[in-house]
Amino acid sequence: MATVEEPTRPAGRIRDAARTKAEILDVATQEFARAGYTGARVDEIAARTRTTKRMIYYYFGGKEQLFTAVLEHAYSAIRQAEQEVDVDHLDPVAAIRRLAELTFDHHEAHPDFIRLVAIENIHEAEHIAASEQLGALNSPAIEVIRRILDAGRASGLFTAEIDAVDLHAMISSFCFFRVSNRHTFGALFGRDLVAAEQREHYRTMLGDMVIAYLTADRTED
Amino acid sequence: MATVEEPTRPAGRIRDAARTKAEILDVATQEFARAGYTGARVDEIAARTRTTKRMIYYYFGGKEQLFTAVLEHAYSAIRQAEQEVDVDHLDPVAAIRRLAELTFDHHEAHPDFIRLVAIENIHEAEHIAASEQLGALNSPAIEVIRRILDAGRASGLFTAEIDAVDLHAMISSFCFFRVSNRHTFGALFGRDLVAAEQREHYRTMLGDMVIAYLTADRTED
DNA sequence: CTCCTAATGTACGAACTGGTTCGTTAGTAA
DNA sequence: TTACTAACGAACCAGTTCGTACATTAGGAG
Repeated sequence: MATVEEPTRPAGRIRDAARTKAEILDVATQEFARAGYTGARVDEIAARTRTTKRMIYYYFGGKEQLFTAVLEHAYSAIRQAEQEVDVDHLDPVAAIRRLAELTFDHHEAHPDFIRLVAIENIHEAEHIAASEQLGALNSPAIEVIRRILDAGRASGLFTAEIDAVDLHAMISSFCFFRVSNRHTFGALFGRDLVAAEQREHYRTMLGDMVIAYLTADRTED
Repeated sequence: MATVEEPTRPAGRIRDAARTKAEILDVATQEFARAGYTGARVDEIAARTRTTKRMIYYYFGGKEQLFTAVLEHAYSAIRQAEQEVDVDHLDPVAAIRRLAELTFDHHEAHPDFIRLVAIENIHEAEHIAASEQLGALNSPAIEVIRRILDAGRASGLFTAEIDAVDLHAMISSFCFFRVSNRHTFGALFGRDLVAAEQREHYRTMLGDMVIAYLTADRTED
């Protein structure tokens, strides 16, 4: 979602296939996130580009494939961020809290990505299903969680029997909801879940919640 | 979302204003949930109705107001369900768990409602803002949570300082995400969050999570 | 320098879409 | 019975939307 920067050669800016393609993808990301798949207009995307609608069809084939490319690009960005997560030097409790915070921060920093995912769910993930790229590779975050979970259970700190994918769902759901549903939640309950002054409050709350669940005293069960 | 049943007088089924209006609302709910606001077609709604497009404009004014009416109707249904919640006879821990389960069940039982809310968030809750009906009355669930929370803290069982609206957000986020993001989550992680055989697992997990958070040992802080 | 192709731009059209115009009829009050 | 209005339907319209046919040119290979 970062805006594509100026080409290296400012004068000879015609005939730069890579650049044209990247610019279309960038503008399309904004437009799809803004208006949804059906609401997005191919003409509008073209107009906000330095090139024409013809190029969208030349490079991507059509609206459908363009949206798939947008999703592939957006997901590859989050995967890259996840791969740079380094929590191996922390104890399990601190590591989980750190991971939850990173997830929290990433959702807050990329509302457009959240919107794209929400939109793709409205369309029942049909574009992800159509993408060869997205079906294959799964999230690095899962592997990280798995390692922390193993360490936490080995040391006896974690009592919960949750697996990595479910814990990821638990963490993501709160982070995702806070961003995706801020408008209806705000309108109905009068509370802005993404207000800057509430940020630390919710960030802490998420960590507390996850740690409480993982370390809860289960002797009484 | 329930399909409108046949009129009381099967023969004289012409000229029934209430029935026509209800049928439009019912079909519109399905169509908006299926395709999103922009994706929904007024012609399609009309075609699946026993009346014509003219009547949609006659009764509702336009596509925008029709969607607002759909939201009003959908929200009024969930409010009604919330009002029938009776947990006053339970101890705080059991009451919170029961409430979480009811929220869980309601989300699972009404995927169309979840989709409508997700769609309305894409449109930044502009239709809720435009509705006089929806802005005013707030959720009965909040009051119920507030009472349980007070009782739990009075008895010393609950140590968390969370308020009712935030606890509602915590519970809703998990329930909402599980339904709203099942498609992308399933496609990316190979796990169906709404699979029938996993239902009890997630229902229990939610309750455990909330109770663990509320009753966590905080002496070490 | 010439030629060839990837890259690009212009203009257009067929189908669709929200909304409206005009006219008709069922039911009811007097 | 009559007259009046709420309820209804068919056809239409103006603006839009995705996609394409056709024409053009930059820039590297030879």
